[in-house]
Amino acid sequence: MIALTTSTLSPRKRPQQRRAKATCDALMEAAAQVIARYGLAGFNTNAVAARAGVSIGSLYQYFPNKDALMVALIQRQQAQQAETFAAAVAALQNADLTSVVHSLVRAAMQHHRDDSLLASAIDHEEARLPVGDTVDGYLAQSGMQLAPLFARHPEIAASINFEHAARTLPALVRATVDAWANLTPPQLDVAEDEAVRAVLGYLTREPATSLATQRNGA
Amino acid sequence: MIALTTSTLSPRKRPQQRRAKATCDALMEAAAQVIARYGLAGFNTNAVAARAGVSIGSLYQYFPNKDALMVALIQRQQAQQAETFAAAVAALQNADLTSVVHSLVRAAMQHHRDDSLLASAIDHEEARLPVGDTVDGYLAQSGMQLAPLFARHPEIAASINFEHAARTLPALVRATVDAWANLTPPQLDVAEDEAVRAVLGYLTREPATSLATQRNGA
DNA sequence: GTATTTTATGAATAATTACTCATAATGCCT
DNA sequence: AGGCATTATGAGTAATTATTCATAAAATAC
Repeated sequence: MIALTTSTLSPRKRPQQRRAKATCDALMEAAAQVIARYGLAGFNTNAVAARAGVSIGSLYQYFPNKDALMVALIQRQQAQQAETFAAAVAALQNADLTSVVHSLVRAAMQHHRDDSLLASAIDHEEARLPVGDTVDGYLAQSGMQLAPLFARHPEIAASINFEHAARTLPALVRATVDAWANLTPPQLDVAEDEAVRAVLGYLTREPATSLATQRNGA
Repeated sequence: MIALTTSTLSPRKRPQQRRAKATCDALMEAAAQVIARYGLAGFNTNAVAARAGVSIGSLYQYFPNKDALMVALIQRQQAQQAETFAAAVAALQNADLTSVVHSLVRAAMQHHRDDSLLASAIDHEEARLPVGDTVDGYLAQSGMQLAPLFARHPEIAASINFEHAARTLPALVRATVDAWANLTPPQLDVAEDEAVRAVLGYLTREPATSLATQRNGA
């Protein structure tokens, strides 16, 4: 409820030995697991330390407060997401467009199954805490990787901006999957269809004017 | 951190007089405001009661615990969202497709500006708490309202399922706006373009099979 | 107007949780 | 081995926060 200065949120000290790094990692991983299972409501430093198998004191060796741990977790998650997305794009250079999209969507659905609570928690806390957009860098990079992939698919709109697509596409997929997978019972088949339609639609859509003419072709 | 039975989460008593209803409403509105300003981290019953201008005791007259208040807030928000969307659809029966989409997107951007933290908080808590999908009913209804609107626009794919569209479209819009409006500085112009492209793309996209054949044409 | 029900109060209590610190253990260097 | 820096410990403290309850005020019923 009180505005925090940036310094209050940076790690207290750098781990220097190997075991210290391990402790740090264990703490962030534990934080992720606690949130994934119990949500932000169950996210407290004692639970995290217990889950990590270290004492509460160790947590405060590296993180000056709970918010600092959250910030570190967000950054860790951003980096992981970046890696995953880049790897997916790189691995799919030779596939056809529909396959690529289906792969991305299924990956997102898998991720949703595992980490839905964590993902929404990070969304929320990102808005509250002063976390720089680490994703920026990798987005530009994957945007570049996207270019040759898309170039081989003439059905993709010429007007697509790759850097825009690199940010918008993951958002589209995640939102659609969320919307359909959170139902009781989850409608995973619909989720996949809808996400694929949204992505392919986005990619193949030419801006307004060309539409009227295009209609005749089908 | 403990599983809650459904009964624990329903309101403790029904407000019977007018002032009691007012107290209840004030509490939910206050909860919304507290979360919108401070996030889930600042959401506590004392703060809510203070903001509502009632005593903490009054809160517990109607809500057996904090989670019950959250559930009530979620339901209130779902209902409001339902109303807003239905009204928007109803008001746009005579507009052209692009105008409709732009209106929806701008409305979402406005909403984002006001209630970004609240929206993500509700997303998160919805996944943790056993809240039935109140939105279901109105979605079917607005799906029906969507039908005549879409019928007048031949560029919309014949394969569109209106009930699916009624759930997917708001998700697409919100996700895209989130992705671009949370940046520093916010890229509102890009947000609007991307959201419009996603929505129109989704609506005009015909399913996969037609794609392979279509590819030759270009 | 009196009785009865509903609603509001907020100090007090109980639980939870963030965070400290004095001390011990471990790793690293020569 | 001995000395120094780093890391780990967890009982203990301080704050925060959820929740209760005895009591008062207000509305309603008769």
